[in-house]
Amino acid sequence: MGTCGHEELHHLAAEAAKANMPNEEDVGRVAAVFKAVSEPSRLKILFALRQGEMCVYHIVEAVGGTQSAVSHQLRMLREGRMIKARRDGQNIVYSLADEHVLAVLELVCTHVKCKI
Amino acid sequence: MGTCGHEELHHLAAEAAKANMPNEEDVGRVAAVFKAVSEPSRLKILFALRQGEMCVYHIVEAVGGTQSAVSHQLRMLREGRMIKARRDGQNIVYSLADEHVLAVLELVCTHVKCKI
DNA sequence: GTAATATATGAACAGTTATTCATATATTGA
DNA sequence: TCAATATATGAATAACTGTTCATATATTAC
Repeated sequence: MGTCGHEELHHLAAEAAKANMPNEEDVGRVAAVFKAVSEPSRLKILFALRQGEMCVYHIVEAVGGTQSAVSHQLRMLREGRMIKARRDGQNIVYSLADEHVLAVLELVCTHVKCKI
Repeated sequence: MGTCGHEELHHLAAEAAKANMPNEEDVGRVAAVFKAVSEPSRLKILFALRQGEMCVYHIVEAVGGTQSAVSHQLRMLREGRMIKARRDGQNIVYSLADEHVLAVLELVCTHVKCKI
């Protein structure tokens, strides 16, 4: 390593990048959101909840897997604020947290040319 | 588990979810994109490249870490089509792949209230 | 209060992944 | 051709993560 042919240009970009880099905590929070949806099992839950709110039993029906695994996954999605929960009697009813979630899903699906 | 108080409604949603669930391959591809940006080290590279294209040396300068680690990370981002590379003499110059990447970053930053 | 149902959670194990180290490849200049 | 520079990559290891199993909590009906 050393210097490249675009020394001035790239060095300026690198300096600007350092100056504008979000702090470690913010980078970590953004990364956590992406991590929450980076596993197929959790991604399927989000795809499923596009159809409307559901209790855990029906989420399991929609995406497969065991109740325990789905429950763990729901917790991660909830901690990343991708979904929200409300209790309704014996059930906990889950739904997408806000419009950002759908927007991001749609953007990325467009990116990989996946029709949803 | 069994039935919940919203049996009809949730069951319909679950059935629709199964019917509209992308196939395993597409879910995997979307998940792979998210996984690529779910690690702080890789996320920082994307934040850095917002300032313009850079060669590896300057990316290392901007985000820290070793040349080898950054090179491995660049490969993952490239495979996920988040960044693109072109050779320029001895250097490989990297840049964000397309407008989707920035758009997704901005959406998620808004979501977690991180100013970028 | 007790039984039944729905959901959550802690611990452990298996599988995955990020980094490091050493080395390989590719380009340039002499 | 040889040396120097820039970047990439394979293997190994340490850290992390998803799932399973067993169990806990919360709500409802009796």
